[in-house]
Amino acid sequence: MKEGPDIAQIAALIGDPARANILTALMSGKALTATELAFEAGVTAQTASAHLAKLTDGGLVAARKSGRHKYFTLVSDEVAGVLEALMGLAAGAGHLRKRTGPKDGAMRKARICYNHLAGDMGVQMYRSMVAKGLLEPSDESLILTKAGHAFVSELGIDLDALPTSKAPLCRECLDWSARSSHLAGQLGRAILSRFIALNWAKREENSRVVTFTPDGEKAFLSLFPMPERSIAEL
Amino acid sequence: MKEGPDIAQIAALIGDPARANILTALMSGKALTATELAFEAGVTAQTASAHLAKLTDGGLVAARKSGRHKYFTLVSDEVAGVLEALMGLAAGAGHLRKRTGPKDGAMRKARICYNHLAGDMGVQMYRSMVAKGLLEPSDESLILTKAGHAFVSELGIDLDALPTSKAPLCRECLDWSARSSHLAGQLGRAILSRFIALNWAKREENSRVVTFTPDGEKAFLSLFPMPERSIAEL
DNA sequence: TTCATACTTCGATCATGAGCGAAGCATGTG
DNA sequence: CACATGCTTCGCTCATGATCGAAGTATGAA
Repeated sequence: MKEGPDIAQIAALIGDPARANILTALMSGKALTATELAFEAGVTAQTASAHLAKLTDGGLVAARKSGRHKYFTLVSDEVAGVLEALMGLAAGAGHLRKRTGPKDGAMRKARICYNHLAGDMGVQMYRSMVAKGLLEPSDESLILTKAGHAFVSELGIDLDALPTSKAPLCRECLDWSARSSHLAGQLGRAILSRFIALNWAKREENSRVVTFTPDGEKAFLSLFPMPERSIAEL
Repeated sequence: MKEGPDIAQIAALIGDPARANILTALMSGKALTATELAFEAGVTAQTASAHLAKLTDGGLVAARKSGRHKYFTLVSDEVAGVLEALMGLAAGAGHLRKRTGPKDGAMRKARICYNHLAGDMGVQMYRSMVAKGLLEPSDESLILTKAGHAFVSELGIDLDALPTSKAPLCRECLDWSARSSHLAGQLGRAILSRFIALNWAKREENSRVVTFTPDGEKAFLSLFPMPERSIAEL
């Protein structure tokens, strides 16, 4: 009855407070140095170094040297997805209240999940795109439809300019505050970048909160309207 | 920069091998006794007792006394969802190969995720229902449409007979082998039960594998055809 | 070149928690 | 009632791993 992958090892990596803080800091999507992460974790540089080695060996974190600096990032948005799922469970288990969300309403509304938009607005965007036939499920992954191609081109995203990477273009990511999927993958990243380039939204300095301007939010709601409710609500 | 829920505590609970084995065993959806779980975990009854107390206190597992027996289940399918996500990451990080799945093809194809169908067939069912307008996203959750109501009634599921529970009727659950959503919630459970009642599928004795009969699989594929690919595949 | 900074490695400490033997409590059966 | 079984609690052991001081290596700047 020992079926499937071994989850204890991965969970144990996340289960140390210092390492959890490191991973949470990397959810911002920024590449952070070992010294910065030591500060985030609240431990010395030597302790952080050991932790980072474990996270790297464990396949959760990637490292890149740049002169004397070493930058760390999460390996993939799948890691971010797992952290999101754990956050949802931790938030729920901690309070045992129904539909418990984060204390910070801004985090719930719109925040960075690694490199794409999460929160209620992230979920709304995903659902709107599915409802409008811009995204479509297939047997392998989410597919950007022809209409979707036109849509993102009109938004100002050049799909041919995206890096050739093994990361999928579109991907679901389960949102912990909204308990439903938001859009991850290269397209999710590109869209958030576009919002920021258009000055519709900006990132907060030391937070994962994404703040939309009133005009930006209006434009967002116009582009990604809430899908209509069906008549058969229970 | 200590935003969001504390994930270390939850992850540490999962990060012990004995407790991970317990949780994995409970993914079968069966209610198992403390003695059975001790066996699954490979520890003595006293050790299992301590572990189960931690899982119960931590909000991951629920206990119910029945005479001298005590039965344990996962608290919710959200817990199952987190375990699924961790399994996906563990499978990937363990091998660092692209699109790594489980070793057992049967688990990948169709298996129990707590109480509903998971694997490729679970994902196909979900997507088919969305594509056919039986399930529809709303701002709160997945909604079963009017057409969906008719569909499940015709399948033989009496929605009025489902337990009045705070668990949602429909819910997404991210599938670790297919890396996309399958249907959880009360409806997901009811549908799998219906498949089994119709003898389309059966559960394996000491495994989470769900085996469809040839006729059952044919009927399944007829009811839940694979959504068509859009022309704009990349 | 010297000095400062970023990061890693080593060695030692010690808090933590998993584990089990022993014992006790609760329930069921004959 | 006696005995068996399921489960919990207590006390102790000891392996593990996080932590930091010390020291070393690598890189950058003056």
